[in-house]
Amino acid sequence: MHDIGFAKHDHTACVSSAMDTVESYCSENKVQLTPARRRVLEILLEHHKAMGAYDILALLSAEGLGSQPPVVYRALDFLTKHGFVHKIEKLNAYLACMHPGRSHSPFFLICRACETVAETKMPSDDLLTAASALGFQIESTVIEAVGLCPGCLNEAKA
Amino acid sequence: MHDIGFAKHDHTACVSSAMDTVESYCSENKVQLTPARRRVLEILLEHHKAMGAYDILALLSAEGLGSQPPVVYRALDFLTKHGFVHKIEKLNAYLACMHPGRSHSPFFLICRACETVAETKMPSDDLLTAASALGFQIESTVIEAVGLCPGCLNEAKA
DNA sequence: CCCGATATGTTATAATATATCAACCCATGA
DNA sequence: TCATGGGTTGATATATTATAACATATCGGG
Repeated sequence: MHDIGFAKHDHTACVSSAMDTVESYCSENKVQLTPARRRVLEILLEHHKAMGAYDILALLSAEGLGSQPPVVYRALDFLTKHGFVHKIEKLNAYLACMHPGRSHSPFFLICRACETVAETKMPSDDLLTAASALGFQIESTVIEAVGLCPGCLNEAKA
Repeated sequence: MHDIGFAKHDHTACVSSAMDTVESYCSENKVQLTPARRRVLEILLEHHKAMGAYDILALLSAEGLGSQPPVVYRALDFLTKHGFVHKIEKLNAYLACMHPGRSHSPFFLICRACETVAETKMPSDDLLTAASALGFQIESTVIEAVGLCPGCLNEAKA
């Protein structure tokens, strides 16, 4: 519901619904959502923005959940492997997925002014088609755009 | 001519033709292709693959063109700003552009087996359209795919 | 001649990420 | 029961990528 664009949404509901989805996935797939993993995901969902690994680590550390880089990188590895979190390559930052569970080719819109990152999806399979034409077999994609979000675009015009 | 895919090509000609294009661009636009900048571009063209900044720096350093990180990062900043070199975000590596001068939304195909990176172009303006629909104004894009190139795909099957 | 813009030299440090090895937990099955 | 093996954690160290900051140099135009 709230997966598209820069519109406001019910954030509390969005966090708990995402956590529910992830918990179901984990029990169904027999993988462990351990305290550190769970907390990293919660932090990303609550902040609802792209965060650096060390920003997350600082919060974990304040809560006594570990203070060394491997703690957060392991959690992020787990969460990205299962599609609960995406890495924004352009920012070296991490963002909770807005529709975990469903397989997708996410497309991220990164506002260079307010640093908001919106997740949407590739509107077509053009990349797959183009790659196939060259004999290349795609396993994963990184699709990101940098620019101005609607709000910052208005401010820029004003 | 040789800008698409994983096919072989006349590499000597490709290097000198790219250098010619870049030199013309620089004199026309009154920007300086200084020795370090020129050599970084040559290195990337000659190797014809994505290289880390510190790999390039090691070569520069061996040639007496500077041994500190800012040397190579400044050259790369210049070259990427003018579109002669692209950064491959997924690899934190740099690749000479195969058709400098023309504006384009490059699409990179990264083979996870042989590490070859091919540059092609976005087949459509779907991303622009999708972003516009959300009110987002794109200024630049990062479009990369990781997978298997035709050669490595054959080996994998065999 | 001096000024401002552009580029370089140099030192230091920031920011991001991984390797390695020991220890622990716990479900499974001999 | 208890050995075993997979998955996880703890902890130390280090690798990799990138930038800040400030001094110096070069060069064309006013």
